[in-house]
Amino acid sequence: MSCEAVLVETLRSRGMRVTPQREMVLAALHELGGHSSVEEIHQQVITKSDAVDKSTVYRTLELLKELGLAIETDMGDGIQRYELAAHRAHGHLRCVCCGRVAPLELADLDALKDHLLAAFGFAMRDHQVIVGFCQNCRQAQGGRRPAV
Amino acid sequence: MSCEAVLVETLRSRGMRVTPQREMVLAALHELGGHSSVEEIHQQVITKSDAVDKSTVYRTLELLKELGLAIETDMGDGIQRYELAAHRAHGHLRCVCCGRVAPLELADLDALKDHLLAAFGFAMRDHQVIVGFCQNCRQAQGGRRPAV
DNA sequence: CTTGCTGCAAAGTCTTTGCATGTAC
DNA sequence: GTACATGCAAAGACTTTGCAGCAAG
Repeated sequence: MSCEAVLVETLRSRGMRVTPQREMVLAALHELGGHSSVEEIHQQVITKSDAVDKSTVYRTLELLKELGLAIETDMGDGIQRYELAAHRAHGHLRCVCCGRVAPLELADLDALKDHLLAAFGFAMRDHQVIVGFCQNCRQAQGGRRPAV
Repeated sequence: MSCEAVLVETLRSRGMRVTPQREMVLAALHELGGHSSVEEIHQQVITKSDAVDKSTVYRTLELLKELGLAIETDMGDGIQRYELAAHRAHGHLRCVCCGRVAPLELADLDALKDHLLAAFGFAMRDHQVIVGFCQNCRQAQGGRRPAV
């Protein structure tokens, strides 16, 4: 079942309304691929219908989060980013130097996840963000490392 | 050498001034222990001198960060938190349910760190924040897991 | 005394909220 | 037709900036 169909069913089953704005926000998450900011999502939506307000995007993202269709992730730069729950099964590598975010296979996090659960009973989220310096930035700046 | 002495030397060597405000912000970081918000640091400072402005705290924290004396960490809740660089050698476990943050030994992160460096050339920060559900919240809410 | 730092106030950014209008059902 | 959702505008939270006076060196 497609995301759109899930959205329609979920909304209907709760007595909520299926509006073009809600469908467009969901579509924007699809088209943008992953971890998009509210600003980016809004820009994407208004390419289709320029009257959609940013507050509606905020409200819709909050709704999609509650319905379990979207996931909110803070990459550590203070900007909330959203992606489809269907994209959930991966982590992120964020470079504090260039800001780029690369996807990370869950398998790469499994050992840590198992360890934290066994040692502390702590259930790590799947879409964990790992922060550090990417290969490019490490090479470009040599020994210099900003204190972040 | 104490943190205060490092601050004084570092400032002097750069031709910057040693002011009571700067010393008080550093002292507040000491007293608060770890990962404190700007609000908490400001409150701590004004217990000693109530005329210190929050903008000065912001500017001073930015300065301490540049000097390498303090570390800024976003725990994923949108609020920047600061701690002394001397406290740096640990990670954090943050529970998205109750918001509590527990320290995490670096040893627990070593395997992942080595793996990311070997596999992707990615240098993970020492004070990585791991997000998930703590033992208490997992037990309290059973199977229910908010989509975060 | 000179220059950098501070307090104050104002502005900026991102997000949330109140309310009348519009629209899905 | 009846609620719920939207657009607009205003307010809120957090942070940054401009500037005149103050104070460290």
